[in-house]
Amino acid sequence: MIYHNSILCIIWDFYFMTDEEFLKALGANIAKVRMEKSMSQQDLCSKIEMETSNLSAIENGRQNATALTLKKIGDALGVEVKELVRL
Amino acid sequence: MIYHNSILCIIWDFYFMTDEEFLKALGANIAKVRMEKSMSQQDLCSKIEMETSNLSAIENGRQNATALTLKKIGDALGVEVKELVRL
DNA sequence: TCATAGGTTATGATATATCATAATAGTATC
DNA sequence: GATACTATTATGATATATCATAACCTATGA
Repeated sequence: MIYHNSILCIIWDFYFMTDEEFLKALGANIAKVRMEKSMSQQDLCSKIEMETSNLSAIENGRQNATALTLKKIGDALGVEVKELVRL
Repeated sequence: MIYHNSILCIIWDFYFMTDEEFLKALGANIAKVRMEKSMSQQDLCSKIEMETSNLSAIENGRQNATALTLKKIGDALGVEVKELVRL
């Protein structure tokens, strides 16, 4: 049996992350960008008046951040929101 | 007086959208992508079991969508979330 | 040992996103 | 005019994001 890349692409096009996978990936990416900027959760949270308990839950994929929360995180990290959702 | 592009860039780097501006821009972009796909609000909402009243509020910047809602909208439109937040 | 820093988890309170439904308005077509 | 399509707006109910605070854990270092 022969496998074609085009078939893999079609399969990929029909693959959607589950909600859980999405939130995990989003949180992991936020944590990654934060660490690249050498900031602690407290550093970030103090910049945008956000609770560390909140950020921790978001970075661990236990909480579903709002668009404005993502914007605030992006502002604090000096990146655009699209960098945070580049999963 | 001479204006330099570099100065404009610095000013831009320190410019943050207000929350209202951000939600307006996000909503307008979602509506733009949806129309590019020739989908009505109902088309989109029926795909992801979302209320049109909800989508209308998001597209008009009156509501602060969650990350999962943005993901669902992206799935329904066949684009990644980063396309929706490319403001 | 003790203290500190960084992160996680838990709790109750408050704000708000979403659901579900309905009413309204504009636009186009018959 | 009447009908259908699309979008907006309003309402009450429910789910949940965030706030505020506290306790806990781990690693590090004085």
